[in-house]
Amino acid sequence: MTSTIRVLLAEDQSMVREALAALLGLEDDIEVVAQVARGDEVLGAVAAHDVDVALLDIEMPGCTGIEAAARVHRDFPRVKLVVLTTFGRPGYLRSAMEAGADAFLVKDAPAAQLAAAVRKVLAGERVIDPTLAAAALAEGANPLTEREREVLRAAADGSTNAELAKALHLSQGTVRNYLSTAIQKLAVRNRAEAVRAAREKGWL
Amino acid sequence: MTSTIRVLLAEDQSMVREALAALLGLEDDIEVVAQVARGDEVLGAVAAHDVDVALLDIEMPGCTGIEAAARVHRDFPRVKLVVLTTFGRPGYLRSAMEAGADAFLVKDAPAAQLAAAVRKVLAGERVIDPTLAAAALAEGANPLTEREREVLRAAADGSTNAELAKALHLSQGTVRNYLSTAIQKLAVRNRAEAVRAAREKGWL
DNA sequence: GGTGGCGGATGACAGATGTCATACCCCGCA
DNA sequence: TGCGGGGTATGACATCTGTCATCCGCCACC
Repeated sequence: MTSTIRVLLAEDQSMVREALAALLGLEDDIEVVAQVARGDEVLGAVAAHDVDVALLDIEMPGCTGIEAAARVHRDFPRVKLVVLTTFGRPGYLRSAMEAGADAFLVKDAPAAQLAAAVRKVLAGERVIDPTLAAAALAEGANPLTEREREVLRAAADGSTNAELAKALHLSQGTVRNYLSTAIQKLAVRNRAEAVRAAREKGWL
Repeated sequence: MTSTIRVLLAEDQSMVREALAALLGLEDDIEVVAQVARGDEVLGAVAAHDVDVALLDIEMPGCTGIEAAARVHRDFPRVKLVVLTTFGRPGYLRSAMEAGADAFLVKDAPAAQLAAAVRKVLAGERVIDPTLAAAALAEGANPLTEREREVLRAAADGSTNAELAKALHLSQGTVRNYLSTAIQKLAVRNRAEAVRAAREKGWL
């Protein structure tokens, strides 16, 4: 290699972020040149630090790592994108790929895969857990419409129909209709199970 | 110091666990002598490795870090216990302290606090985030009875009253009574909010 | 120019959920 | 000995939820 790989690390939990930085710091050919704790700080940091690879956690304040990936992909198409997540949800994998990610890693994979993935994406390879890829393909696309997702998201904290109607500027009946169709599409029996099911698939 | 501090690391996500190990490995006076990924492997590892400090994540398969802490405290009272968690829930802090923990850290604290906490507990100090401690004291004790908690836990996935009754060997009416009292104690308006509220406080 | 999907709405109905009063048993504590 | 709290149960009642049929407007696609 001619020079070190310049990595940006985006992860909201400082302890985990700095620990990952320590881990990557052990590699001779990798240098963590920037760290951010929020999704909406990713683009600026990429612009400021001549980054080769951006390592993005999905669950972050500001915006998700997937949204951040999409923005980086749009503005800096040469930057390679590694998406890292706690939850191996097939829907996440799908959205990450659509956002232009080059690698998708779950945090309970062995640590060695992290540096390996960084090197592979830089070499033009894609890195995806085959099991997860199979699951993402098997499960098919998200059947929920945008409105159904909105209502489900809003219902996730236990709000009543009246509150949902007010918050979303809909009639109570319409709220119930959306929830009802979502419940049917997800093949569950009530809104709580629907929220759970949609979350698990990464469809929320 | 006469010798290095021998640390056990318990955390289920390999990547995070090994990253934390790398982080601690940078300290001259600290040595990670064992790593486990499950709560129920903690006690055995402590027995096998002459551990000075056990660093325990709360959310783990097998058993929680808090339960593991209680067991270690019972069988190896000289081992210092640092509880590490993603969620700064006051109820968690309370239970961790009751289980005999010497330190309570949240993962979004700066990484430097980790090694610092390890050294402090070994020196006999206790390490607790003052904000969290205040919150834990302000909130008071868990008002839910054991049965109410059981029912709430079981209701968390969206099960219906009939299913809860069957699963817990109760009548449907009793299930509804427990949920009703829980809802009142938590000052919320339905089971979903009750689950959410109890979770947030660390009471579930 | 018709068809179908999505967003939005209404009304009716059945079933689930939340509340309340009441009752019984058991246990610990005064 | 009595009282209170927890665990369990029942029945009645009001409200909330989920389903279904039906309707309207808009837009895309054949």
